[in-house]
Amino acid sequence: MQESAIITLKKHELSVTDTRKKILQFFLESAGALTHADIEQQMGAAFDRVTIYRTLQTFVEKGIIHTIPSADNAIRYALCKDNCAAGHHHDDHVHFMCDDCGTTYCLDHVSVPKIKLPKGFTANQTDLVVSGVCHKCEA
Amino acid sequence: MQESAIITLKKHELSVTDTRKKILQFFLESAGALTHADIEQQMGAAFDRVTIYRTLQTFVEKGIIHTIPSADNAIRYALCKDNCAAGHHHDDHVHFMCDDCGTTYCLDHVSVPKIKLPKGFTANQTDLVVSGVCHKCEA
DNA sequence: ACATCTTTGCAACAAAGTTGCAAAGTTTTT
DNA sequence: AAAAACTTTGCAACTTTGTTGCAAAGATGT
Ligand SMILES: [Mn+2]
Ligand SMILES: [Mn+2]
Ligand SMILES: [Zn+2]
Ligand SMILES: [Zn+2]
Repeated sequence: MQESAIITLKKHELSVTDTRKKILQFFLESAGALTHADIEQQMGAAFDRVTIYRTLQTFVEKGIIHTIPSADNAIRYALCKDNCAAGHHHDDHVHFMCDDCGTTYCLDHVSVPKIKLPKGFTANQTDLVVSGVCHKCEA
Repeated sequence: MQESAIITLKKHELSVTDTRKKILQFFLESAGALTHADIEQQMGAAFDRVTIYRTLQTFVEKGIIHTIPSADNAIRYALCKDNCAAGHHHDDHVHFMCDDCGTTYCLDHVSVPKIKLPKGFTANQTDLVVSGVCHKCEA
């Protein structure tokens, strides 16, 4: 069933193409966040690498997915659950990366605390990523 | 004066080479964090790209610098001010990236709050990066 | 000054990301 | 339902970023 993917695409004013349906579907079926490489592997040679780059970029712009920063040069992407729209994300939840299995979770119910910054600094966005061991990997 | 760089290298049990002195010196003179590219540009053709990769890696391992995650595929590195040692970093401060001038600051006096995770999740490390406008760029 | 151990630069590669453009596909209009 | 208008895709060519092995150069301790 890919109805849901089609509806999401239309809601965000995107034309419905095979690539977009399949990639969005893959996000819907995945537990955690995905890297570009994850998608490239999963899709095999079905789509060109360039198309995947462009699709992810479009999805981020339209507010369908959001990025999760990392220190390993592999940006992760995850579905926005809030009502994010083009140019206006508000995914202010904590992210968790498991050191064991590598899964990156959106902890939708754990919100990012307000940070008191030094004088002169104004916050615009806050990213909070915790790493450790996830519920599936605990001994 | 590069005394300070030499002392730091020795303290961390690294042999004192020209590359290491110059790169460490560059960190000491910089206000904010640096990317690999920043260093490569600054140093011109003085050092091989590979050497810079290896030097940064060594510095991280030895606890001289720490990484700052980002969602733009450009890891930033900054000096550890705490007494970090080989394999044991404890830089639990907030980082700030200015959307305007691009500078990344270590807010050494703003510490990362403890996050309450869902059952089964165990935290190991927490990265908190705020972006917005810095004190130098405010209107 | 010598022997030993470490670091560097080079070359050759692999992986990741970008851009322009024509062909194929989607949407809107007639 | 066809045609026109517009958008997306794949390809090719390229740039940038990151990795590895190895011999030459450099650092350290005696
Ligand atoms: Mn998320
Ligand atoms: Mn820092
Ligand atoms: Zn896990
Ligand atoms: Zn600034």
